Amino acid sequence: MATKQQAQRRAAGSRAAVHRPKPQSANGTGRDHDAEREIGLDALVGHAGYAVRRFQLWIFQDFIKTLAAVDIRPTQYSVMTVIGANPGLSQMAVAKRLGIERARLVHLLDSLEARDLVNRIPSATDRRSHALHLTTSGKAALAQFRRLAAEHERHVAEKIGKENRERLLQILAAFT
Amino acid sequence: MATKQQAQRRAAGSRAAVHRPKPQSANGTGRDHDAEREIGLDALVGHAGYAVRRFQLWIFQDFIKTLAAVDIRPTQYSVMTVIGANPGLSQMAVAKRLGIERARLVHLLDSLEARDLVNRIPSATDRRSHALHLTTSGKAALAQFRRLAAEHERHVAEKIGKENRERLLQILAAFT
DNA sequence: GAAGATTGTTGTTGACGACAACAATTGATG
DNA sequence: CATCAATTGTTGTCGTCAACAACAATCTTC
Repeated sequence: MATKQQAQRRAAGSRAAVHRPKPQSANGTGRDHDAEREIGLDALVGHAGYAVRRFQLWIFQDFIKTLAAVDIRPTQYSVMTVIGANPGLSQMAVAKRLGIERARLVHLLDSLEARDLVNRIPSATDRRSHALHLTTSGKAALAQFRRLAAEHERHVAEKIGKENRERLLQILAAFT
Repeated sequence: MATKQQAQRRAAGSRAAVHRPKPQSANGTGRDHDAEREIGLDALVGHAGYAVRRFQLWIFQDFIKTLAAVDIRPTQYSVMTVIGANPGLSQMAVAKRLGIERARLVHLLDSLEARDLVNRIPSATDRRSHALHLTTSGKAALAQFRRLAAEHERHVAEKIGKENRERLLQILAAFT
């Protein structure tokens, strides 16, 4: 119900409303935007965080869409990749490596284990920890995931340009 | 309680455990990683989404930390920036411009309005929509936010390099 | 004036990050 | 060797966020 909205309208009556001070567009163009035309961002352009957020949103959506047939999300893919490349890792090691919390990894592994993609094998050397391995079907599945992920990566290259993608990876290499 | 873990241990006994197939490090180095040493990511390196996720996490944390004194999060800052640069916009227009859902914007504006930073003024031309404006204190506050955001942006430049930041913004300009 | 679209709102769902506890186990220190 | 601190996996809660789905009020279009 839009009661709040109504209440506000009743209270505000029909005052101010068209009170629209000069758009003060600081970008120098000075164009107006009364309708839903171009909306200036001014200070927002030039903020790395904003651009990265938008890009991350786009890239994740494309990843999820491209891997929708196999129902694998980016985080799940990263977990399986690390385990596949380093069999026997503990949960702690995987979590630290991927920058996710061990509490969160528990649920991720629960779902992957329920789908018979990953195995938690009790470690012999440390009875607290689990040695993580891909199951046989997990290895086969990961191969397919990789192909789809490569397709997604091609989408990225199409979107921002092949050389720009390379440059991006190079710039952000310190975070991987 | 770690009952699940225990049950698994009891069931598994002391079998496999050290069963650690060759690390199959495909990156060509062939170094091992039995301890918590270097953990190969293999296929994960070269995935733009992973790098971007890590970077986005870092950049947001730094933004939140840098603007902690004024208690402003990245999304709140972007909303105020757009409204400040384009007074009188409707919620729909702001949401579309920033790529956030109008449902989400409702709560964002609720909090900003509760802090007397933003005003929802009923539009005279369309009684469904609200014309969004910064309050007087909102404008003053935004000026301070901008200074802190600039400081945050300097952190980014320090982290990845001044010219790399420029390049990054240029590459992702299509998403802003 | 009726039908359909739009706007703001509420609510739900699920992924996710951040914390805080906790039991079991290990490691270090006395 | 006994004890205490640290680690590991687990459970739980909290808050943020994206994605939907509904809904009332209102606008637009025919």
